[in-house]
Amino acid sequence: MSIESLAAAFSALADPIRLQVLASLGGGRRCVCELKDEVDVAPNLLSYHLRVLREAGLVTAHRRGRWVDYELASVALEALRGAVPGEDV
Amino acid sequence: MSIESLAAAFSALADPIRLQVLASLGGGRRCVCELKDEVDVAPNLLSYHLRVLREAGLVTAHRRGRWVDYELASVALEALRGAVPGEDV
DNA sequence: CCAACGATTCAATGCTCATTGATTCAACGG
DNA sequence: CCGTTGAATCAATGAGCATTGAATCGTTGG
Repeated sequence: MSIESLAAAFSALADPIRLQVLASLGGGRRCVCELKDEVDVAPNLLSYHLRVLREAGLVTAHRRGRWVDYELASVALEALRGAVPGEDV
Repeated sequence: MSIESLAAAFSALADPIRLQVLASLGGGRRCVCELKDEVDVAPNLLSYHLRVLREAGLVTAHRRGRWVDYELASVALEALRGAVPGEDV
């Protein structure tokens, strides 16, 4: 993982709305309408932030009829946790 | 730690130059001039990024004569690692 | 004291990003 | 088929950030 893409991944975490979305998804798969109720933002703005998270690879989307469910991309998030800087071992 | 300050901390990680600085400091305390050699950016730009990291609480500065040494704020970085979103346990 | 050096600050510029309102798309139900 | 609902896209706006060049501050050595 390059330094640039790592910085891009952290910048996906660098927004309160996106952190709230991720925290909500920590409880399991949620459709956009459920997220909208929990996070309380305009639908189009929520779509924008979900798109940012999707393109950063931190969540995945699954259409289910009229609804679209999102869930955490746990592998990517684990990798990101391991990439937080720290003292060399 | 509020959602906003958490987002602010992640935004401090959301830059390639700052990640390089932190990686360099992972090897231990370094003065600005050493960082400048390792990261290869203009002195004033390096100062700017160090200031961002300082204000985010991710590094600390210590003057030593003409030089200023920086080192990682390990406690804050550990906390940040623990704050990366993930599945609820 | 002053010249040099390490580091920081300041002002200005360009660019990216979050937000908003309006529009469009996709899927289902009557 | 058409109206509705959930979701995404588009265009425009404003604010914040990274970068640059120039100036300034603090410390040391001659």
